[in-house]
Formats: sequence, structure tokens, C-alpha cells
Amino acid sequence: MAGLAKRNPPADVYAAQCPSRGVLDHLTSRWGVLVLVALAEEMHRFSALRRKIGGVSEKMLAQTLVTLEEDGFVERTAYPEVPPRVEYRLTPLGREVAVKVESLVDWIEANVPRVQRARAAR
Amino acid sequence: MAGLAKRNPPADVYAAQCPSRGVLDHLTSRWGVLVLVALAEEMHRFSALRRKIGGVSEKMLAQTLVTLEEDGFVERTAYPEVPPRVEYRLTPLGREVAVKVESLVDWIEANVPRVQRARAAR
DNA sequence: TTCGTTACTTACCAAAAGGTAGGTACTTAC
DNA sequence: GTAAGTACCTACCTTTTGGTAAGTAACGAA
Repeated sequence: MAGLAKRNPPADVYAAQCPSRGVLDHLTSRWGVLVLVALAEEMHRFSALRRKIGGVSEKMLAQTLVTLEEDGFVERTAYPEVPPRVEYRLTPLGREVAVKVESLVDWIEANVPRVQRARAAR
Repeated sequence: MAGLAKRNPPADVYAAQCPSRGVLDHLTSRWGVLVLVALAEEMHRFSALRRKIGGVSEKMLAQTLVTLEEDGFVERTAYPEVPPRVEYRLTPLGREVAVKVESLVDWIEANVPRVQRARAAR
């Protein structure tokens, strides 16, 4: 039958086993957010990301990049050179979410003082 | 001196010890995101949140609510009754971020199939 | 009379996250 | 000749996270 598509139930983040939960976890992971906004700015090599994102270990950065690549948000291009050169950039899908993530991050950076005042007020 | 305000350096999420990192962590925590979007819909009692957010334990929900309250995103109102009744709602600050968080969550819910296709394609 | 409901808190334990260090292979700089 | 840079991977160990269960106080329902 032409046009037959598997229809799965609509996503619902409140449901513990909804696949959207996994995507949410990857995107909002400690380093996932920062990788996304860094790559939204421009292409980065592995070591450039590592230097840019303060506090990431190589292990965590590599792991984060793998899961973001698996989910189709990040594209990895390796050049068969020595020393190795690998470029990371966002896919079209990645660019779409990055917009949302960036706007959250921008809000946070702009409003840290208000949060600090709230903390101090108690 | 009137009008003297402590000027701290602009927030930078890339810097490991920038306070924005802490705020980011709280907001993008596993349960923080879900609490925020739930409270963006309407006021919830503790047990209502617990039932709505699939998979949260009481301990984690309580902990998440405390940190969101400390940061000034959530307001807690307890009524001295037995059995106890406590209402949680967003503060004005909370409503602002919730907009950003909701738009991320909405995007995810709408695009899970694309992510799944990306995963399948490898 | 005993159970369930409410909103937690605390203690204890298991699981997961994440840091550190070392190895690789080859090139360029010193 | 030695050290550094590159992009990782793996093993080991510590830290953090999170789940489970029990306790609380008072009331309404069965």
C-alpha cells in the first residue's frame, strides 16, 4: 500500500517511556547544551570545543558528541590526516533545536542577577 | 553613594565557574524541565505534580522544587491544614524561562520521529 | 479500628556519571 | 632527540545521583 506510514502515538514528555524523554535528556545534558550553542556559532574541531567549553573532559566531550551525532543533531567529518583533523557542525535538524536552546541560554545569561537576588532574598 | 551597583562581569556559560552554569544546571535538570512546563500550564499541588510527571520519586520532586524555589522560579504556598496542602506555581521570573523551556519541549515532542529516523539511518 | 491521603524528611544502598591517567600514530617545532 | 599537538579509547576509581522504604500527624472513609 502506498503511503502507509507507521503511526505511533503522539509524543508526551510526561510519560516515562516516551522516546521524547530520551531526546530531552540528550539535549539538556550537562554538556549537550553547551556543545549545541558552540556549534550553532560555527564549525569547531574537537580540540577547539574542548578549549571553548570550560570544564569538559575529553571523555565527556567525546561521549556527548557521539550521542548528539546518533540523534542526528551533529555531523562529524574526519579527514584522514596525521595529526587527525575532525570537524563538527550542526545538521539542519541540529540547527533547528539549537535555536531553542540558544534562546534559553541567552535568557539565563541575561537574568543571572535576578536569580542571584532571589537567592539572596531568603 | 546613591545608585552604586555592584557590577559583576557579564555571564558566560562557557566559563566553568560562571554562576550561569548553576542556573543552567537547575533549569535543565532531569525533572526541572518537566516541573517547569507542568507549572506553566497551571498551579499544581505536590501530589498532582507527582502523578503528572511519570517516573519522578517523591524525593526527587521535592528536591527539584526546593532548588527551583531557591532560584526564584517557583513559589510555594503551604496551608496549615491536615492533611497538608501545598500549592506550587511559577513566579513572574519562572514564567519567563518557562516560555523558553516550553518551546524547546514542544519542538522535541513534534520532532521525535525525525530523530528516530536519524538513529535508524546508521 | 485500621487504611488511605497529604507532603514531606531521613537513612541506606545501588547505579550511573564522570574524572584521571595512559596509550596510539605520526608530524612539526625546538 | 625530545616535546607537543591531534582525536580519540580504555580501564580504574571516586563522586554524585537517585531509588526504596520507613516515619510523621491528623482526618475521613470503610
